[in-house]
Amino acid sequence: MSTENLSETQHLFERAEPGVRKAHKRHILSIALDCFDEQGLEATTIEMIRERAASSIGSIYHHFGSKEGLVAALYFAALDDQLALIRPRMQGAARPRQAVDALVQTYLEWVERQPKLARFMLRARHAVAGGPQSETLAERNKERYGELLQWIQDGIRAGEIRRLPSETYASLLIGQSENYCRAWLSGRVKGSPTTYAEVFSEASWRAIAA
Amino acid sequence: MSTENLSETQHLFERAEPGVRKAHKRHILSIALDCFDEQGLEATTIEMIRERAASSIGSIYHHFGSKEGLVAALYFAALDDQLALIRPRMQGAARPRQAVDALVQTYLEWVERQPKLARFMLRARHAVAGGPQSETLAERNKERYGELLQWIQDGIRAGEIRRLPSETYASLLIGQSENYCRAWLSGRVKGSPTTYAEVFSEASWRAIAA
DNA sequence: TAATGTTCTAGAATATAATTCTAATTTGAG
DNA sequence: CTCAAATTAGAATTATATTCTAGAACATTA
Repeated sequence: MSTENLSETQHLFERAEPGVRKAHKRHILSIALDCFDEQGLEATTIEMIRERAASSIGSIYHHFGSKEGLVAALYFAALDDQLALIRPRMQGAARPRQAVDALVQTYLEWVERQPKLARFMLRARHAVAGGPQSETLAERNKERYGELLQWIQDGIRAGEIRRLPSETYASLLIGQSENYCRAWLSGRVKGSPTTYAEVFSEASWRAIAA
Repeated sequence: MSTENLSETQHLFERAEPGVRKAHKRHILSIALDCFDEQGLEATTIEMIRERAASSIGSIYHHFGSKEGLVAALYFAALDDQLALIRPRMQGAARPRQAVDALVQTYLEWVERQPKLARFMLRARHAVAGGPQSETLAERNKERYGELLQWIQDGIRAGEIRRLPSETYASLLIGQSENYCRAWLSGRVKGSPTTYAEVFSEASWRAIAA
């Protein structure tokens, strides 16, 4: 295998452990992302990935176990990338309203920065949720929304947020933005997500405001 | 093939042209829906569908052309079923606010009535949008939202709805509900969609209210 | 540094599933 | 009833995921 000729998106996975060999694993992930983005999950074959990554079937299966495993690994890498951007901004908020703005705006920003990862996450969600990694996914989502629920508690106590069924808050806050991003990523609408950051964060706030 | 022993969900596709032979086509769709719901799209094989439907490979390929074609046919049947419930209720509305309520409430109601179809639609969307039927899908979606945009125009003129980028309205109105239904259909939250109809229609209205 | 076990790479062989193809059967029009 | 078109059948083919075995690279320890 050659270490020259790395994919453009290779840098996305740098957070993983370092080392020459790990680099190859990351390279495969990166090439897989390109293939999935261009062809879709179904239409991308292991053989395609092997060829573009100048790797081998054996390597791919050694690292990921199966095509489904490769998809799951990429999904969690994407989730990490997203949370790495969002989490610090939410922690920097001073009031519930700012936390909501940070959540929405940073989410939109991430989608715009990483359209391939974002598109992949929306496409792969069901596969991962249905597969053997579903439990890991559930944990991750819980940790993802844990902090958000803290802010909501604070907001309710302060009389700024209305008391609603707790399982509805996540949808009320992110559903609109996610829906729009899905449309943008598939070309159905033209305006880039951050263009409408105001619109969406205002809508999210109104949805839960007292 | 036997015409006894029809699937429970067969009735869903009765709206298609009548006739003994068409019945078999509908029967295949119905069985396919059950398989997709139980196993997921990927894991369901044509052989499984053939067996449960007591049909043959030849018939399935004759009617649908490919697995992807079968998925697309089922998707459009599901879309029809959904619109058949939603459209009349929106037409019955007197004011923009009522139209929004009708849209949200009827959508939630449909999801609860047809969980298999709803789950399938959410899972299959990307496959259909990426496949050869993507154009048909785009047309359908346009007709789906056309009426909605009429109501919004009225609302803006009447000073009840604020003027926003037109491509954001659909997401602002249905994104939250869809996101919640997705979570409910995959078991991540417990409260049935209609339980929260008030919450979601209120949120949709607030999102666009002047 | 050499010995040795472990991880990784390779690609041929296998298994599984989608799709094609040809022939028989059923149906409906006239 | 006859014939053409539509439908049903399932065997053969093709495409793709996965397994398996062997060898190469690497790391650890004496």
